[in-house]
Amino acid sequence: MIRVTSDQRTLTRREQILDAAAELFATHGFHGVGIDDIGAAVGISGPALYRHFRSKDAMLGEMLVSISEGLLEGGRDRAAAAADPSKVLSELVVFHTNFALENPALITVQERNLGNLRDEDRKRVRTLQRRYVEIWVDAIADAVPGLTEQRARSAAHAVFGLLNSTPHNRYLGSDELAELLYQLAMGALYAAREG
Amino acid sequence: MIRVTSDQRTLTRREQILDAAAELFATHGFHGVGIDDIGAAVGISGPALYRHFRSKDAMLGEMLVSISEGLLEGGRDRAAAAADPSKVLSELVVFHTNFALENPALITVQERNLGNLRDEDRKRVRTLQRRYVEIWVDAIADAVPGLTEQRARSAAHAVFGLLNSTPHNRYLGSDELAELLYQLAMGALYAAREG
DNA sequence: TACCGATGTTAGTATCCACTAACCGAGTAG
DNA sequence: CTACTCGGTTAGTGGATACTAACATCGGTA
Repeated sequence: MIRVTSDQRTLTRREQILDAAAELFATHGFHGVGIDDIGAAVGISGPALYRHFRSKDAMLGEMLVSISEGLLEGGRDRAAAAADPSKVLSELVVFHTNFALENPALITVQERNLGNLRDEDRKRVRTLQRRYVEIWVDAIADAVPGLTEQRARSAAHAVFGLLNSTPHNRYLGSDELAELLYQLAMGALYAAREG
Repeated sequence: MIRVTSDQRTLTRREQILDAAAELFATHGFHGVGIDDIGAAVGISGPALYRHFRSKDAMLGEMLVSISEGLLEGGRDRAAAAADPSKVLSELVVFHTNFALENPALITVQERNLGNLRDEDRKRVRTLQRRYVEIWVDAIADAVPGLTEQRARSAAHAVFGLLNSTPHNRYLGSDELAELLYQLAMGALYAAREG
């Protein structure tokens, strides 16, 4: 069968399922969600899901691979487009912040359920994540003088933790929160300077 | 109580079990770990665990309640002991950083497996967590001028995310990482000022 | 010595759950 | 009209797994 991108109906169904599954995985964990739960969330029976995915594992795999690809691609684009080092860094912060604000469930799933992936998928995701981190490490090292690579890497992970707090951060409006997170992240990163 | 600081005396069986379970829950998730796995990790059979805990749920419950109590108690002590507002905040950062560095598995379990608790335990943990957050919110509001309470609360959660990145942060030695996290956290918090 | 509580063991049970089997209706192409 | 595909259904199966039952060992104490 030929995959046509404009095959709206099929893609929509798959997306519905992945969205619902992401939401459920985020709140109950991978093993805490049954096939029937996911089906019910999109108005079909559990076994009907197997018309769209080979297995429950495959759903999680597709979900996490596509998040990781999205982050890597977005990060790459911003890093390439920005003019100077400090601009690169601030673009990355803005990009990641928006991603986390728009996809809190995906962020949660990626943080919690990496361990539930099949080996093959996990390897794939890890590779993508590593490359995304590298973009950040380079950006931080370029923008913040006097940091070893190790410190830059640790700082990157710490800032991910900061920005990925969005699922637990429901006290401000989206715009205000985005602004605040930007300030916090940039403040943190430039405070790493005098190491 | 779970081993929160390295502790010379031999652990009781209950403590051994909780430690092992925390480690396993952190890496595989609550539902991803079997009774037999936990038993094997301390050298006994699965069912033998029921001589020490009423259920698997009870293990998780005890684990999370005691973490939350430890954090609350520690936070309270530091806040009470410190002289001025900025000292309170920096003491809290140091305390939380050390806790996260010494108990990465517990941090992970608390972040990921709150949803697997029985209602009663979850309520308990949530209450304790809320009170801990309040200590931070007050400290931030006192130390950093010009922040609304909401912004202070969001900043607190963001800094928790930053400090709780320790499980994914294995690139520096403990002392260096503690130092870096301190800088990042304080840099972030004081950058929230000009909001 | 006799007992007993604490802490193990193995075997078994009941339940849950991912996945398969078998079937069905609707749309569509020839 | 036929035949085929697509996406759905319900019923069932096999394996995993939390927990229980029944029994064993052993150190301390009456």
